[in-house]
Amino acid sequence: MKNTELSAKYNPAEVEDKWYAYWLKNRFFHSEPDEREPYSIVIPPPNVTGVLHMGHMLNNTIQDVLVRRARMTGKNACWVPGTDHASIATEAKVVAKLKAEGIDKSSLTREEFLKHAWEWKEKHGGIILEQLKKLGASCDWERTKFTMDEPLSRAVIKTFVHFYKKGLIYRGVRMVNWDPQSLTAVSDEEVIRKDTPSKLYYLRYFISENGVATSDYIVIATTRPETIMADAAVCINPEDPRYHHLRGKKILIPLIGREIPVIEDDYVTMDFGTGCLKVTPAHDINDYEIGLRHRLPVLDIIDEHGCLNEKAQILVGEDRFVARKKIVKMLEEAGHLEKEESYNSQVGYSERTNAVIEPRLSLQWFLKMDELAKDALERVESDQIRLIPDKFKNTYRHWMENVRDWCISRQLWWGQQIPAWYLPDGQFVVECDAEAALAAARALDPNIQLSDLKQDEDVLDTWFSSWLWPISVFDPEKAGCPDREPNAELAYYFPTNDLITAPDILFFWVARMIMAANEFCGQIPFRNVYLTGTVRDKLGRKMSKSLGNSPDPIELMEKYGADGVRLGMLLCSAAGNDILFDESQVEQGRNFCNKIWNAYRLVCGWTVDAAQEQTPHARLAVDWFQNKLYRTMEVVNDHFEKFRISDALMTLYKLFWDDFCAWYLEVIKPEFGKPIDKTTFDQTIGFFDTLLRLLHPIMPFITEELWQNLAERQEGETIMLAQQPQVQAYDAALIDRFETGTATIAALRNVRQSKGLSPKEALKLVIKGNFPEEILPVVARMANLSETVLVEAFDDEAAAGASFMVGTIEFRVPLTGLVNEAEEAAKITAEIERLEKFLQGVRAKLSNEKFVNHAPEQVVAMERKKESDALTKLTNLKEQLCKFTKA
RNA sequence: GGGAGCAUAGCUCAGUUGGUUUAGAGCAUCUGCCUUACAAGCAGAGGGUCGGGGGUUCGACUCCCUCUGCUCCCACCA
Repeated sequence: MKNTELSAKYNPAEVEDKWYAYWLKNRFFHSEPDEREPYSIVIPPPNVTGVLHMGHMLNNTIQDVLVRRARMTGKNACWVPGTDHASIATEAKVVAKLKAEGIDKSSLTREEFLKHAWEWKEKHGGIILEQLKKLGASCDWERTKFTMDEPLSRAVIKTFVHFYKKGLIYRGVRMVNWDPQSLTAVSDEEVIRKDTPSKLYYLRYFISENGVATSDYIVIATTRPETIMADAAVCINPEDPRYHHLRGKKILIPLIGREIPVIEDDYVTMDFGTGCLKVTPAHDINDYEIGLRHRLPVLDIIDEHGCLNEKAQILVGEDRFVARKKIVKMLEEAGHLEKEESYNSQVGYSERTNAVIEPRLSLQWFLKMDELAKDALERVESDQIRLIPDKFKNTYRHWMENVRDWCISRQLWWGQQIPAWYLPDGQFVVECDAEAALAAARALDPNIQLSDLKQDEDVLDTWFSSWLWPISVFDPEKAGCPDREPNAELAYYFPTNDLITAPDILFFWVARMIMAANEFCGQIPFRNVYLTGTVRDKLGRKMSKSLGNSPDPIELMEKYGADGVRLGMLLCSAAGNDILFDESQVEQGRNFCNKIWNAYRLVCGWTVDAAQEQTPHARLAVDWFQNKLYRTMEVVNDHFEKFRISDALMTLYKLFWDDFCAWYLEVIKPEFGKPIDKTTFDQTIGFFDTLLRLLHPIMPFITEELWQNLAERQEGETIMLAQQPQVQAYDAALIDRFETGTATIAALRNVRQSKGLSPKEALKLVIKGNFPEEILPVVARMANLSETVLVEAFDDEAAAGASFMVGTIEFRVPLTGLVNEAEEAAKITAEIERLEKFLQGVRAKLSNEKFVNHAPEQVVAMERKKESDALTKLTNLKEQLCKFTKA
C-alpha cells in the first residue's frame, strides 16, 4: 500500500479538481449511441446568466446520483447539459446593464441591442455550468446546448409555423397580463397572486338628468379609483330591488362628468360592496367580458408603462399608483368620496419583475390548448409518465382540465422572433423564413417585394422553446415536424428516462414538454418526473437573495468538500418534501467523508503475513459481513427503484459506519503493530472496493480517490465505470446469529459501564439458553472475556452476578461484591411487572374467540410465541428474584 | 371561494395493501472515554403513545367522520 503518511483528515481540495480533470480528459462523461441500453436525462436548463443556488445544488446532485448509478449498471448513460435564454430575465439584465452605461434601450435598433445581449451572454453565460463541475456533475459537456443555438431556434420557428398551419395558433386582441416594467405581456402562469392590503373606496356617482347631475347618487365600491375615467357603465344585478329605480338611467362619472348607462348583469354580487359595480372594460378582465356582452365601448386610459394617458383627461402622465392617491384626494374634495375601508385583495405580480400586473388589451399570439392538454393529461393519468411523488397527479389534472389558451408572444427582442410577415395592407403570412414568406405573400399580392414585408416585432415566450428541449437537444430537425423520421440520436436516447425538476414548473415546463413530445414524436418525453422540494432555511423560509439566508454553494463546497455538500443536500430530501437546509447537515456529510478516509487509513496501514492463519473471529466477521452486504444491497436497490434516494443514502451510511467500521473492522483489526493474515486482508480490500462502488454515485470524489489507491490501477481506469456490485443469495440466519453476538457484546459493555469496570479487566460470561456457540470467539474478543460457559442452570456464583437477556437467552456475569442486590432486585421487579402487563394483553387477545377465529394463522401463532416467550422470561426472572431476596 | 397535502422523539423524517414480543432512523441531548484509523471520534444511555375527539374492526400510527393547526396549488367578486 502507498499512502502510509495520510493526514488524519480528508482534504477534498486536494482531490476534487484532480479527478474531475481526469474524468474529463478521458471523456468518461461522453456518450454515443451503441448497442447498450440507454439511460438519458436532460438537465432543466438554468438561465444562461444565472448563478448556482441551493435549488440547483439539490436538483443536480440528484441527477448526478441517478446518472452515475445508471452508468455503473451497464447502461449507456447520457446527461445532456445546457442553458436557457430566459428572455425576460436576461433582457432585463441587459437593459439594466446598458442603463448603467448611460444607454437607453429605446435608442438602440433591434440589431444593436441583440449584439449587446449576445456579448453579455458570452461573458456571463455558462458560469453556472462551470459551477456545476465543482459539484462533480457528470454531464456530457460535449453535448452542451443553448436554447438559442441556431438549430434549436430554428426548431422553435418551425414549431410555430406547424401549429399556425394546423390552426392552433391565432392572433387576436385579448385582455392580457401586462408587465409594465419589462413592457411585455406574460402568460397566466407567470402571474403570481399575492394577498395585498389595499383600500376599498366608496364613491358617489350622481344620476344624470339630460346630462346634468341631480342630487341623487349611488355609491360604488372600487379598489381602483384611478380608472373611473375609463368607466363604460355602471352595472347592477337584475334581481336587486334596491336599484330597480335606476333602470334605464344615466350616471355621471365623477370629476370628468361623462355620462354612462346603467346596465344589468348577474355577474354582480348583491352582497359585496354596495351591489353596484363600475364597469371598466379596458382595465379589468371581468369588466372586459361584461363589456363584450353589453357592447360597451372600450376606453384605454393606461399606457404601456402603467401611466395615465391623455384619454384619461385628468392626471395625464401620472403613474397608476400616484394617480390613485391623487384622485382619491380630488374625489374627496369634490364630495364624491363617501368612505374608504381597508381591504385585502389578490393582486397579480409578475413572476420575473415583481411588478404589479396591469390587465391590458393588446394584440397577441395565442396557442389553443384544449386538445394538447387532453392528450398530455392522458399520458399521466394512464401512468405512462409517473410523477414522483404521485400526489402531484391531482395538481396536474386540475391544471390540465382548466387550461386556457397560452399567450406566446412577448414584446421583447431577446428570443426567437415570431415568423409572421405583414403585407402593407395588413394581411400577414406565417413561414419559416423571409424567402418562404415572400412566396406566400405573392400568392396574396403578386406585386409584393421582400422590402414590403415587415416581420412581427415580438419574440416567443421562453417556454415555447423550452418545451422542445428533450427533443431538440438530440434532433432539432424533428421538432416542428411530426412526420419526419427521428435521427439516430433521438431514436436511441428518446424518450429520456428521468426528469428531475421543481414542482413550480410542473405546468410551465413539464406539461408542455409532454404536449410537444406528443405532437412531434407521438411519444412521452420521459418516463419518470421526480419533483424535488423547495430548499428552505432552518426556519422554513424560502431561500432568497433579499433575505440573505441562502449560503453560497461554492463557498460551502470549498469549506466542506463537494461530497460533503452532496450528502448534506440528500440527507433530508424525500421527493416532493421541502428541504429545510442547515449547514449541520453538510457537516455531517463532511464527517462521513472523514470516516471513510480514516477507515482507509486503517486498512492501508496493515502489514500482511501470508503465513498467518485466519483467526476464527475474523472468519466469522467476513462471513457475516459478506451476507450483510448482499442483504443491504437488496434494500438499497429497492430504495433507488422507488426514488427514495435519502433512504438509500442512509442505508449505505449505516452500512459503512456501523456495520463495516464499528463491527467488521473492529473484529478483524489486528493488535497494534501486528500483521494481518492474507485471507482476511484480501477479503477486506474486496469489501472496501464494493463499498466504494456503492457509494460512488453519491460521493464521487472521495470514492475515486480511495479506489485508485486501493489497488494498482492503470491510467484510464476509473471507479465511474466500475460496475455496481450484484446482489447474491445470502444467509439471513447467519446474519441473525452474528447479530445475537453483537447484541450480547453491547449488553456486556453496558454492564461494564454501569458497574464501572474497565474494558481491560477480563470477565467471565455464563450463558443459559439457545446461544449460537459459533459466535463465541467474536463475543469473547470484543467484550474481553476470559471464559465463556454454557449451562443448563446457573450455579450460585453466577446467579448472584450481573444479569441481562438477549431475546430469551439469559446471561450472567459473576461479579462478587460488585452487584448491588437491592438495585438488582428492583430492576428485576420492574421488568417482571412490565412483562406481566404485556402477558395480560397477549392473553386477552388469545382468549378472545373472535381474534382466534378471524385473525390469520400466522398472527395467532405469533401471539402464542409472545405468550410462551414472556412466560419463559417471567419464570427466569422470578427465579432470579428469589435468589436475591433469599440472599 | 375551490382543491390537494401534511400533523409520529428536542429537530428532520421513515413506518410499503390494519397484525413481527417495549412504534424506528439520523441529528441533537446526557454519561464515561484523547483506547496509536478517526474527538469531524469511541462506548453506553435516556427520550414519543403517533395533533384533539368520535367511529369501523378480534385488532388502528395505518381505514372512515369531525375539530384544530400548518403548507401548497388553483380562482375574474369590484
